Amino acid sequence: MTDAAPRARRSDATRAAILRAARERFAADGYDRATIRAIAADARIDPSMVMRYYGNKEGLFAAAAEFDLRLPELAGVPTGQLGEVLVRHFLDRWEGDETLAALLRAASTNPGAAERMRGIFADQLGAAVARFGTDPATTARRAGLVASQILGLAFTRYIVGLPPMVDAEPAELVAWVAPTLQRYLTGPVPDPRTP
Amino acid sequence: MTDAAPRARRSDATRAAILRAARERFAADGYDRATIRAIAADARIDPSMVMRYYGNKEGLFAAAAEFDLRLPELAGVPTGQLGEVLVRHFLDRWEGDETLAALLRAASTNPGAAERMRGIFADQLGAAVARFGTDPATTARRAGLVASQILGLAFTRYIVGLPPMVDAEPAELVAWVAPTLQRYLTGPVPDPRTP
DNA sequence: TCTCGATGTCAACGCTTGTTGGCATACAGT
DNA sequence: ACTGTATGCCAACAAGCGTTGACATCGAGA
Repeated sequence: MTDAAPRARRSDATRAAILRAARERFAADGYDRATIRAIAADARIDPSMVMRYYGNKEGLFAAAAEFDLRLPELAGVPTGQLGEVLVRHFLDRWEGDETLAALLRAASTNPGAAERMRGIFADQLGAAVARFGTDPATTARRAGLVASQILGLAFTRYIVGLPPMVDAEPAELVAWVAPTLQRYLTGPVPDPRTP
Repeated sequence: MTDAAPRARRSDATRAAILRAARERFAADGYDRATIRAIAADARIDPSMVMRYYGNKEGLFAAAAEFDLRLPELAGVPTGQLGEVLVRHFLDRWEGDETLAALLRAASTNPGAAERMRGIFADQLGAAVARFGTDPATTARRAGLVASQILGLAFTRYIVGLPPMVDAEPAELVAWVAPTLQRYLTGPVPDPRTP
């Protein structure tokens, strides 16, 4: 099932340029507004090349939004620092790679992108949370809550650009948000009073 | 500067139908994918009517995304229950009115919508937080953090549809998230260690 | 050197979009 | 009853989109 031809192709540079431009455009404009023509112009090639190499716009997005959270091995982290390690990791990951911003923007309107986002945060984050060992019955919910705070942080800071969230130093955000994730991960399950 | 003609027009029903259809479409599809033609079809009128009454697509969105958070008066809430009251209020508000979903979807790709979202959460939420009385120097940041968790909750539950967040009962979410908002609002300012 | 596939360019297609102007009809004020 | 305005529909426009196919050019293997 793996690629049969790992041989280097002469067009690899072009493919990479397309992918880089695609990530930039998708991150800046979202799925619909990022046009193939604009991406091709950024990559200084003809729009038809995009079609040849990636089939269609969906295929291009799928290739551009391939993403690995690269979550650290949580099993090795002191239990009390889980929250801090996680926020810091996500902030770093987010600043350095616009793929996640592209995915986030696109997931709002494109069902396929939303599906992929669900996969990433359910599989990768869920697995990481499960591996460090909480009650299996609650891991999914705990991972979901962590995702909600992480994605909310990203959404307000990188997408909407809420001034107080944009201005904040990363260290400040870590200090504020780490205890939240810490409680979502290791805190006791609260009892939902239903008045 | 107010409307000079508060007299009821014969076309008010049409205007309302357009607005209702617009909110639905914008909420479901986002700004770009929600076409004027589709909105007009839902409202069972001609696309040109939309233009006549709202000028252009941006004007229509501006009218459809007019939104008041209707935040309760936080000054009257026991300090210890601020978080709980806020989460519950937002969940209610969100389920009952798709305007916020429309705004959230659109804010990801449309600069005008993002601007409006900034306004709503900076002005309305910021003012409410300020009015219940914390240190003025930190209110903006506290409001921003609250917005990050609230919007993250909405994004994962209503937009992306993360299974553990969609399945959760509202009471359960309140129980989990309330302490977070409580700390963002009334907790001490943490010191950002910068190693 | 010849050949053939890979790479790239060009022009065009069919379609959808927001937007516009003209024309019919219905209603309100006189 | 008449007139002017508000309301509504229809047809069309220009622009932009994703996508396609034909044609040039390059580069490696025989």
